[in-house]
Amino acid sequence: MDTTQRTDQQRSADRRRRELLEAADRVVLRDGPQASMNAIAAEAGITKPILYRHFGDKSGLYAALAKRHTDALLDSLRAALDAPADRRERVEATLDTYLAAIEARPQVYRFLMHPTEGGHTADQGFDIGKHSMPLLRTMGEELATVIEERLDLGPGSQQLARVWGHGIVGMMHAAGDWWLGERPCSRAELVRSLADLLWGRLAAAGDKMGGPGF
Amino acid sequence: MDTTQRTDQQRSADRRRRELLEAADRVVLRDGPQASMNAIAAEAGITKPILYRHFGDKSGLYAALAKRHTDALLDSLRAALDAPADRRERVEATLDTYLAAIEARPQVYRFLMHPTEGGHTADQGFDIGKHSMPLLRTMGEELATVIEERLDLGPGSQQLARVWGHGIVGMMHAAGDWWLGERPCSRAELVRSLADLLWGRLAAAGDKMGGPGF
DNA sequence: CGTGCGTGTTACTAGCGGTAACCCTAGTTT
DNA sequence: AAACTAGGGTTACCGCTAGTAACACGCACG
Repeated sequence: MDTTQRTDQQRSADRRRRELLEAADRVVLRDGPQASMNAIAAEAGITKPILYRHFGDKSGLYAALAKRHTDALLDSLRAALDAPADRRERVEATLDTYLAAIEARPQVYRFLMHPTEGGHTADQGFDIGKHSMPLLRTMGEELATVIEERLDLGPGSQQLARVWGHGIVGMMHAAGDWWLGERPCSRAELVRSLADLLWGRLAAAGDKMGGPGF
Repeated sequence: MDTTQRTDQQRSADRRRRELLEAADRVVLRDGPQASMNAIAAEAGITKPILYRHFGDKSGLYAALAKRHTDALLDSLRAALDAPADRRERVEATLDTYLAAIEARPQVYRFLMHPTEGGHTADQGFDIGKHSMPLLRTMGEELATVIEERLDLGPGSQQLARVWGHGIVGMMHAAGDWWLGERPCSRAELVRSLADLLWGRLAAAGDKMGGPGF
């Protein structure tokens, strides 16, 4: 009953698991988020049931697969957030890091953001948004803690930081999604525009006509 | 060839169509976005093929069904955006309108936002984000035009307005999604926090320790 | 020798979106 | 009146998906 000892079988299983994840990665990179379990199993050179033995469930595979990219992206974002520069530069670097990531691997990004929601089984939870888009949630919480740690927001700072964390991440996400589809401008311009928005240019802008404006 | 004349058959077909949409509405309200064509047909008291005769396709039904709620929501948002008040109040009213809508009918909201992406057919387009989340896109464009019409943003105002439109809508969406799942505060607090974010409180906040801060 | 145990397969279930083929009734034409 | 046509409707199917039960091989250990 020595739980700490790693047997050969365990190590072999871990290696197998990694191989399967890499195969899944390739398929997702090729087919996008609709990658089927059949296709992944075929790419790995095996059949479905062993996939299910390793990951239990499609969402299990999804979770394991997502964790890799999510962790990598979060590390990059943390690095950008911790760079030795003033706040504006940090915000711009963070935005640029995220946008560069989704630009480099749109299929993976799409897989992480729109995980097809399971669907047919009886798990139709009414708990809205519970297991959807874990990456967005994670990034939101992460950003919230950074904001709360670093900024002096007065009373209610914790609530405020969380709202802002999720709000900013959502802004980044939606703008990135739209930008990736239409490519209306360069990445740098997008970053500047979003930073300007966060810097209150919306409130500071003048009205165009006589009325009070938007 | 009098195209304007509505025959009895046409009117009957339109009525039928409306009945089907109402049935679909009920099912979506009950089952969320996983509502199957079978379930909708059963609710309407008929079978699948006639559903397909009317809407061609699941995404056709989705589009028709979404248009109703989307139009209704967009009307509310436009009204909030056009209210006779200063800019801050309008922004808060718009945020509150959206949040009240998703709070009132989370299932419908979920259906509009996460339309299950089709999936199995060979339309696996690499055009990322093309047919996903039409409501978010529409709201983004709508807000962009309002911003561009009303605000004086100097050179490049059109690009800036579009980026902001999509960014703000995404912020609203993500924050709303998170809030709906966790309910960490009242709607009014959420609205105030988001408006504060848009008003540049992020840039204006002081650092907590010696460093340059976030 | 046999007895597990891990690894793999085949073959299946249940349900999905979508469709082809038929059926039946009402109205029109000859 | 008899025949023919036009829609609305159904049954029965296809191909696909996620997920699983049951069976088959290989290899260590008593």
